[in-house]
Amino acid sequence: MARAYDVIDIEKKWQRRWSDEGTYEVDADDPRPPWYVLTMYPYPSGAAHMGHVRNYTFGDLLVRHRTMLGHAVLSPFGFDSFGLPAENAAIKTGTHPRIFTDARIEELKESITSLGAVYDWRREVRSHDPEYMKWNQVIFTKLFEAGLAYRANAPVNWCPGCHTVLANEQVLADGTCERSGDLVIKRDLEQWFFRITNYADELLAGLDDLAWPERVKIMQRNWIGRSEGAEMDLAVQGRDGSDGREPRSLRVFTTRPDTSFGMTYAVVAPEHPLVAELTTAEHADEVAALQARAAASTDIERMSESGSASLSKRGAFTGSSVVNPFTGAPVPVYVADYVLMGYGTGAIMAVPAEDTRDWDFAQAYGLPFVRTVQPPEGWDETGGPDGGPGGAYTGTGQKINSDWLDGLDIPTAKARSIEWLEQQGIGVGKVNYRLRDWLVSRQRFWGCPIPIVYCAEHGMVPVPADQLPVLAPDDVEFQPTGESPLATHPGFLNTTCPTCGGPATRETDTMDTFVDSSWYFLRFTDPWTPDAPFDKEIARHWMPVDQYIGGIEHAILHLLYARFFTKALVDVGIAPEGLREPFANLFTQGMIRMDGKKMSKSKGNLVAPSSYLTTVGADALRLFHLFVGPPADDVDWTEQTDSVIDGCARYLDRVWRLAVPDEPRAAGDTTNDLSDADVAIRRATHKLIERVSRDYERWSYNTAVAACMEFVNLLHPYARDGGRSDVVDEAVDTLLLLLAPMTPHVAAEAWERRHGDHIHLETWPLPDPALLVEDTVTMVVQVNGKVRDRIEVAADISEADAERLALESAPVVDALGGAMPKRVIARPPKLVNIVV
RNA sequence: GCCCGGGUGGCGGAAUGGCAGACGCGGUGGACUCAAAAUCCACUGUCCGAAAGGGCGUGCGGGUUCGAAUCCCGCCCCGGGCACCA
Repeated sequence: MARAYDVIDIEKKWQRRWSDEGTYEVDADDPRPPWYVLTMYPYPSGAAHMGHVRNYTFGDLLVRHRTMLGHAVLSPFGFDSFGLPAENAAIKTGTHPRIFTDARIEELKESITSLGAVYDWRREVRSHDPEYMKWNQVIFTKLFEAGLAYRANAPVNWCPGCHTVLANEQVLADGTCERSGDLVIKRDLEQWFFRITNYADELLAGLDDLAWPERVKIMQRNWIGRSEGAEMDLAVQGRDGSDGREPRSLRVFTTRPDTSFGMTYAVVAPEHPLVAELTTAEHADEVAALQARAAASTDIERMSESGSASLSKRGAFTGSSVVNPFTGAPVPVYVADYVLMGYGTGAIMAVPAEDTRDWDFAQAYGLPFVRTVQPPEGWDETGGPDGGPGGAYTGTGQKINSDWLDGLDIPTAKARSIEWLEQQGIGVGKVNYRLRDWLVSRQRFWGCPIPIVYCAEHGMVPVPADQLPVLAPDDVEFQPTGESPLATHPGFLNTTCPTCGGPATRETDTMDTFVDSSWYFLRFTDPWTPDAPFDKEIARHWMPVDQYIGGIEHAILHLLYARFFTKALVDVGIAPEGLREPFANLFTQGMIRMDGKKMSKSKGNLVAPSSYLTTVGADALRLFHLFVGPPADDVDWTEQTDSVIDGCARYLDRVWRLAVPDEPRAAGDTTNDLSDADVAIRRATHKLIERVSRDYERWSYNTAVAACMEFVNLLHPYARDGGRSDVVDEAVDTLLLLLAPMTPHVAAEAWERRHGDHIHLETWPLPDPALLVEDTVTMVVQVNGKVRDRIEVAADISEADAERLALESAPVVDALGGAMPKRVIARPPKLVNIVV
């Protein structure tokens, strides 16, 4: 498409200038108020894709807008450069991941720059930079010393495709790996964990005050999964110590201690340590079979067998009983795989009448139930298979069949039963979380080594700070074995103990790459301090991030870890006191979809931005992303998209021709008073400032663009047909200023041609309030809610005058047909509604 | 199953209690041109009508209101998240 100006040259020119002049470099001693905008740093996968374009367009717009509003805007960029793709490429091609990664970084940097996105590149961070790794390891050491990093043997998620363990957060709901899609299996392994559960309550409570999208907060709340209840001991019958054997009891967790009188059996998880002791000889085979099956099955298999149909295979009676402390009656103990060892105590009291899972199980095994909450009228006692209300009743109601709890409501009964348990010394009020500690070990090469040494004498010894970073050697065997590639390298593995100098071995696991991304935003504030990850006072100056931008896919993983890290780093003295949350505002933009699927390399449906950058240019592509719809919504890339992008380019051409006419506009007479037509343009100009400014604040860029288009539609005929040059100049200059954050190159070039200086150093325009006040308004006149007439009226028309004008209107008289108005609703000056 | 979003022309979308469809894409017609491109102008929800004009219309059904795309209740469909968490 032929263009009105030389798009490519102009874009290159300005990109060079912003970089050469350091236009967007700021320091902490800048007198302007600080504002920190950050777009999630990317994994360097090569040239930018459309998702990046969208992301960085929003971020860049904010940087430029806030700068024009008079802030010192911190806008850093970096690369999340550790990770599996580089290592997989190394396995395939033999190229070292560092070489592979550095090349991808250069490509991505180049394409981000050609978008016109501006950053303070002096602050660039790369996760695999030895300097960054050093501080990563220092942080690990501090967390270890504070007891927040620990090593434990635990059943963990193992991805056979990635040859490494995964955190719970990285396993999808269907039991597959979020990265490779392989079915994740359980393994018992010694692994490193971060004690994120210490912060469970704070992570939950802190959400309330964050200006984050509600659904992200809800996802985090669900993930943390707080539930309040009680733990209590159930004495095992026959094991009270009277026969000389040690007394035994089963500890259970429940959220409904108020239903204790309704416990008719108890269940332990197949992996529960007490199973062997509880199981009598005659039930041993059955229990063993169930345990074997549970151990062999994946979570998927367990779930696929859920439902009442397969319940009969899912449990086994142990032959033992425990005593319900509330009634004193013994109840049978079952082993069943619907109880999970990993949650609560791995054992439950079963109350079929008030829990649907217990109900289903009780039905399958012929176990009785006792209601302790009065169900509503019409509740089917047995809960037939034909549906309808019945079976377990989990709603509110009065306590029944519960002795001293009878007549109480559920919350009161809960509190009373917890009090009672505590008085009796057999239980305690307890809060449980779904959240587990963060498993950070990875058996991979391309990550930050965990800086720990194992000494026969001194155990786990952190590598001293002056010996950091621990770097992986380059000459390692990449082929995955299930062990870290570092473990097969004797030169790395064998070392000496920092404490005693004796022979020792190194930890060979590397850290989850989410560790790198959990504090990079802090590093950005001060990547230069030699003796700390960042200077506390400088971090205090910029933090928290005023606006964080990224994809919804990080709602749990990255955003939860980063919140945890921020709190933990404050607590170990690295981050400034008082900082509790890293990201004050979060915006999650929609993804780009094609043929109903997310546009991505792995789906093979990528549309390369480069083909647009070298044709219509960055400004047109940026304008498209801003215009196509609300930023939070997904974008569907269709056959029509190219036409829309062309439309955006066409619009920029129109702006260019208005701003930089081929032939200079006639000077025009600017001495007379302004005509109505002149004033109308001036009003529209100032109205535009107001609209665009408001739309920027509320992330409504699509309507901001629409307003600018509308304005050009209005201005164009005025300018062409001899409009006053002073009025046109004001209009055009204003338009360029408002476009400057969206389409920076064309705005900068046009401005320079008109004024000789730099538009992005100008201040954001303010509307003249006098011009925002309209003298006349179109008043709508309705009869019974139907529009019958539109009348131009004075903006300050009185209610009586509005009513009178409305009733005199010919179409209204027609519509009334002589009928007497029953009621007239006047909302001057906008509307009058006549009701008959 | 539970919890969030969402459903408006041929398409992307606008309007958050007061003119439904701004703006753009696509389409139709016209001007300019030898012609094309570019540019400019007009029209473009649907039905009835030659027109003027009028009826209908925001997933479906009810309700509140002078007035509902917008608020409330019930349902249908689409997308996302969670899912034996006791």
